[in-house]
Amino acid sequence: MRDFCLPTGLSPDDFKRINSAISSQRSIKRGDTLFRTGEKFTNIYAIRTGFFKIRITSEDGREQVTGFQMAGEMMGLDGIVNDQHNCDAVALEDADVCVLPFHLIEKLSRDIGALQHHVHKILSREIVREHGVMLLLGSMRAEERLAAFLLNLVERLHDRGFSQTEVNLRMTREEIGSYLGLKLETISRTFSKFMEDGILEVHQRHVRIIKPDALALLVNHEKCH
Amino acid sequence: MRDFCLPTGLSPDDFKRINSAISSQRSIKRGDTLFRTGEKFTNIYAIRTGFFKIRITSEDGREQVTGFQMAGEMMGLDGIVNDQHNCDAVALEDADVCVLPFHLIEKLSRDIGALQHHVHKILSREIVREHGVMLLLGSMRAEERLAAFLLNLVERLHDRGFSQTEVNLRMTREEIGSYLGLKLETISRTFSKFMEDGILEVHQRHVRIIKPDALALLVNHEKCH
DNA sequence: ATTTGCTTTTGATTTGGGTCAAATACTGCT
DNA sequence: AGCAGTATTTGACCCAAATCAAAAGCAAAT
Repeated sequence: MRDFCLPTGLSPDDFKRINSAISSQRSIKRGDTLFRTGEKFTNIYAIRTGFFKIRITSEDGREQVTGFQMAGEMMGLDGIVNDQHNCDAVALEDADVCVLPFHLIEKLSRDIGALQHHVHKILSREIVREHGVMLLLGSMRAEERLAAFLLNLVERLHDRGFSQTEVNLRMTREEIGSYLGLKLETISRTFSKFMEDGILEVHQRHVRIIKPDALALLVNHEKCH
Repeated sequence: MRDFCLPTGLSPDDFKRINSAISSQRSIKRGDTLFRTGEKFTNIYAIRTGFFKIRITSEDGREQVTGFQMAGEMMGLDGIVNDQHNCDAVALEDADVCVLPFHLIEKLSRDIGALQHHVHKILSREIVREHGVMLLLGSMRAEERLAAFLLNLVERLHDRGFSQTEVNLRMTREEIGSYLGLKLETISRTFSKFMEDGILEVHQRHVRIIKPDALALLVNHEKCH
């Protein structure tokens, strides 16, 4: 966990100071929200365990899942600019998060250069991630989107020591669809298609990737018809 | 310009220090790139004058415009995380930018709390902006996308003292299409449709908004058929 | 164990936007 | 001014994904 949340090469003293700032914790039950659009922004959150979806809602009720976050990832950064949260963080399974008061992070950052740069990196990483999602939403077809989604998911899980070929999805077809700009029926059909092609084995929310290369090929090879 | 680039409430002394850090400038001709994917990241840039498109390209040559930036807006923040730029910034008209060495920004931020928070806000604002684009790409229809795009554009221009009802587009239909996840023909057709409906007057790249309310209605009222 | 309410799958049909193609209108250049 | 190259518009047609609909599978609750 520390590996994900803290910069490397800290002095023991700095490490202790940062640690004391992030001592506070919070547990969230499946289905509950950690924060909601419009709530005052005071903390950012690092996931210790569990799995979240991040969702924005427009005035007219349109809903868009903007990301799925897992252990070691940060949430709430979008709240900085307007001093209020701009999205909802909903736990898709029981979760524990570190609560990081942002004013404390800023204070410590002023003293500890490594922390300052770490915070900048985290913010920048989120921007880059979203660039990737925009590419996906703007230019990929349904199969490519789902392939990219699955590969990204297992890659992140693999970084955390889980299997590279098996996932237990924590989200519904509808949530995947929202994230990928597709309807739930399209997600279901595309899963079925991937099974027919022998690329995946899908039983409910359990997915086994049989041919990772085929998925990668789908993502990288712009339709060459 | 200062209003956009610098935080308010600085002491004269702090102001001077920051100003000296951003003294360096660069001019870019129309069609040239300010930075490219893969280039080493050292600076962020604040636009003084001119207009840019930000573009990412995937390995297989897919291209996606992720934003259009105008005077007072910041570019290059995506480079922080991997120490190299993650996108291309292409000038759509002759432009001048302030060159801000990022290590200097970090150094000054450690001393000047207001600057530190300002930087955080700028990064967070970009995340929020991209959330909005994801909502657009993930859940809106062609007409809604173009309407949202136009309203956002004139709003930002209006903040800078330009007309709320007239725009001279700096980008091609194809670039608008890339940004909105649509083909250039669709952009053209949708402009034509808006003219027929009396919502816009379009002559080439000059657009006059006749019925701003109709555009706003399109964006906010999820299709209610 | 049965009910209730999701979630998922699958089929039939429709449609919004993509694709292909051709004509027209600009813009910059010499 | 005339030419070349690029943008834009418009039409005809097509297709991927949405929509509508129904059945089946699961899970939580009583």
